[in-house]
Amino acid sequence: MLDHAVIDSLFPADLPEPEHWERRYPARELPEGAEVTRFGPSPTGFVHIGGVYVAMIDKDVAARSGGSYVVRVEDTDQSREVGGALEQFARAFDYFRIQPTEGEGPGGDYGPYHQSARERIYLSYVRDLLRQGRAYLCFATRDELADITARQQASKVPPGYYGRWAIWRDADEQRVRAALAEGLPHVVRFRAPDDATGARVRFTDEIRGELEHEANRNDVVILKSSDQPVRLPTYHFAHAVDDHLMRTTLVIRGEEWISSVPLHLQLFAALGFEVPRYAHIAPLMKQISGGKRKLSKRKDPEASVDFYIGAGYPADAVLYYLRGLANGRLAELPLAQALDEPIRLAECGVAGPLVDLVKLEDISADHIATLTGEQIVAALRPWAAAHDPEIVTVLDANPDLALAALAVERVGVDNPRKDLRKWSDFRPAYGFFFTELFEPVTDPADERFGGLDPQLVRSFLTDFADGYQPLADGGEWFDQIRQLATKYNFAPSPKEHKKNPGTYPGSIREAATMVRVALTGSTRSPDLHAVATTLGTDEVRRRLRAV
RNA sequence: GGCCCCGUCGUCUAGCGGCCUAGGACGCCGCCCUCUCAAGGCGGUAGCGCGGGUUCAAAUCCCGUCGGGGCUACCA
Repeated sequence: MLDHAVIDSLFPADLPEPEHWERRYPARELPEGAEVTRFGPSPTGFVHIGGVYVAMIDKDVAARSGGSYVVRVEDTDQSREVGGALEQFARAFDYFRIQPTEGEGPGGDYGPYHQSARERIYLSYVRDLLRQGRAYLCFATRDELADITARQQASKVPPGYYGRWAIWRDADEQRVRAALAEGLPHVVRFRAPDDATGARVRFTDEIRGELEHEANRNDVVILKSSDQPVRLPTYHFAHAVDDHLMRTTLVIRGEEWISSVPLHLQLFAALGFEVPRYAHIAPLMKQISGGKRKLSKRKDPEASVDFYIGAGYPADAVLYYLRGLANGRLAELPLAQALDEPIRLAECGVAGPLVDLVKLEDISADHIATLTGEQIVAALRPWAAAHDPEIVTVLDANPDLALAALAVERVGVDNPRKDLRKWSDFRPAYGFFFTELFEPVTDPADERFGGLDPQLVRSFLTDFADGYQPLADGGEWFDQIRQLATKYNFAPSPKEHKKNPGTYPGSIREAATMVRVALTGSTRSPDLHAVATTLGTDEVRRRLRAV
């Protein structure tokens, strides 16, 4: 074992002992059953919807138990860091209401809350492990490591740094001193317990119950290379130290970490820490031809929270969908109630669910249908400010029109229209109500008129404009179209038209479509009478005559 | 390759040995309503991955197998 003096010379002289940190971060005084959870985003790219998924569960569990939801930025991989990631986190946290109750922003007694600022803490514990001989210096180069892996593969032996492959595990002191004297870069490796080989470990997962796994026998790296300006730990070591010192009670994280639990258990034991409870969440998946796979940051746009924010899915709808995916019981409940009910880990699914955008849109449409016009505008406006500024201008210039447009077939009816699934649907669905957004149809030969004779189209619409009366009764209003349709020899019903196809230019349906296209620019729209009433007589005539 | 997790309609799921001829929701299809599109109403389509056990009885328990996912980094 390396001499303590040599070990100590590797660390700052004023580096505190672990006891210092133990006193600095004392056990929390929390009510019985309170959970301290934590979410550890790493600023290596955009926020993954899976991150929001886990964070939402973290926050829910902590909040309901009267505990704390900590956000700790896991920035131990400086090389992969991406600029602006933290800002994007903040945006995503705000949008989905998963702001930390403890962390960089709100503060807390267990900070700093980003790992790159915790170097001295990690170092204290690494030195301690080194002194105890539970960790050691490793000078193996990348090439040597690659060579070891290659030989292991060739001889079909499990890959890893262990046993006789662990070339620095039992290196004698002279060799280590010499390497140090030479200034060779090194890492610190954890010395896996000798009795680990062949052993099995059992542990309890809050979601899956009893799990059993092969014990870890690899001497994993816990402190990264000495040639880096800041000596940072690997995820595993940071997890042990941070979750202990932050007094985390429940580690909720993705399923991909299950395989690492045996290692983590060894680390906690070596450091003399009490282990937290674990809950491993099944990953969000994506349907692909022939199966499914984990949602990929690189390949799937819907993996990024910006996809949902950009399209303008209401946060409540997304949250409701996500909660239902995590805990099926909540999917059966009405939205407001589901958002209010606790997520129960024991009820969480163990198989990774597929993210189904169609289902999300259905939920979202149902949700928006329950909103009042004022609520819609209030949510639409901030979305538009960031993603479609022209909408804001239009909304502000025509506040009453906006409300009137949104009231069409939504207010005073049994079943409101569900044509808004996300805020970006507003422009295509309601844009025509506003002259600023409406592009008048001027060509009577426009294909939207369904191939009717252009002469007839123009004449019909002009006639209609001339005699147009803004009648209040829907039936009487529509009779205007009916009468004109009769005059132009349109069949009184689609059925009749079908019976004698050659004798009519079309049926009442085609006649109405002309008016619809002229007024809305589309062959599909809300109730024509309501649209016309909202638009006002002058505007109706103007649009009819534009053709 | 090794180890681990998982496997009920297309999707999310209910189901914890007999209440299952497998229930619900979304989707899809059809019909109704109808001036379009929605919405709504009604009806329909579709599933226990496979093979062995155990048992009077299995979607449910056991074994195997296949399939999907993950880990096996100085990424998290």
